[in-house]
Amino acid sequence: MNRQESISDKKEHLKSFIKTKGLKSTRQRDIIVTEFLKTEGHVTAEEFYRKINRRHKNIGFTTVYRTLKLLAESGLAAEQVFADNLTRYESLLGEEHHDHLICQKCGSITEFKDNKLENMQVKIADELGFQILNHKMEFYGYCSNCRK
Amino acid sequence: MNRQESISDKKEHLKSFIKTKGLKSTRQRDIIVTEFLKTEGHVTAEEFYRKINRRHKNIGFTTVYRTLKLLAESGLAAEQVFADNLTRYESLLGEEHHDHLICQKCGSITEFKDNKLENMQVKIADELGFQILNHKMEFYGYCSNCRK
DNA sequence: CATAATTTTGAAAATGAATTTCAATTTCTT
DNA sequence: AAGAAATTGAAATTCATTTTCAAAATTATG
Repeated sequence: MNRQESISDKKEHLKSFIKTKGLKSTRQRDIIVTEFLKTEGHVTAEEFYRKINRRHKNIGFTTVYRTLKLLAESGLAAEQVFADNLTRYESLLGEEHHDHLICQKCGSITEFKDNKLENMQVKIADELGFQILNHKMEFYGYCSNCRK
Repeated sequence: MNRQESISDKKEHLKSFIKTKGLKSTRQRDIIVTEFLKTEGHVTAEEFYRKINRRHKNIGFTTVYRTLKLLAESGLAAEQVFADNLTRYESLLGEEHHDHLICQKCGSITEFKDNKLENMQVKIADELGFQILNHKMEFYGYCSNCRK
């Protein structure tokens, strides 16, 4: 399955989500969703609106904002808040859960995943009688470029 | 060293911090700091202001807010933001770093610490060339009471 | 001790991201 | 094609947080 197919899969996913919820599919939503699924990294609603707005002057911030929320609800995007307290959205193009390394110098956000670590987390929580539904793990510091 | 001594130690710590910074010590700050160091758990500025305000009608929200910031700056309190996006303060009465379990039913916040986990985190970051200055780990789910 | 210099206080205003409102428009259904 | 229902987007609102500013308190200095 190549990346292109994956994107159309996701669009199908959203279409059925929209239908189930009794929502309507619109020109704006199509554009925003298509753009978003092609976007790498983590964007704020504001940032993403500016990107959309370059080519589509008639799509407003509110619609971008609402569509990102919709994507998050449908499971196609992850909504995340890091130390700067801004809400960011990340496309979940078939990606699994992962955690983040946030560089405090250049602001870059890198992803990582470690199964041993994840297993350990579940085990620890279990010992404490806590049932984990989801978790958040972020490392703040200097990335390999900036620590030099 | 009993708890009472520990508190006065902390107050000394803050006094010298205040002096170094060229700040002044005031009646309000004294009251707020004393109350805070006796407080268990994680409070928002608003919550803590309401608590202070019960006995001290003449201490304003802004002063409580600013004093909590001061405590955080001086290292006597930890400033934390969980999933509800409110800023909370936690007294660091000689406590080491720890992470949090947040119950999504009752809202309770429990602390835990696991050295193996911490070591593993450093190791993983190291392998990625990332230098960790601090990290954040939160588990969201159901606490032992609420999972029943 | 007094007075000058500086900081603090606290009510009110400002900020800013997130969210909601509402009239006009678009989409879907029949 | 027309009615019902959802969407759009500019503007307004919300709400926690932060700043402002004049009056008061504290500390340093003569």
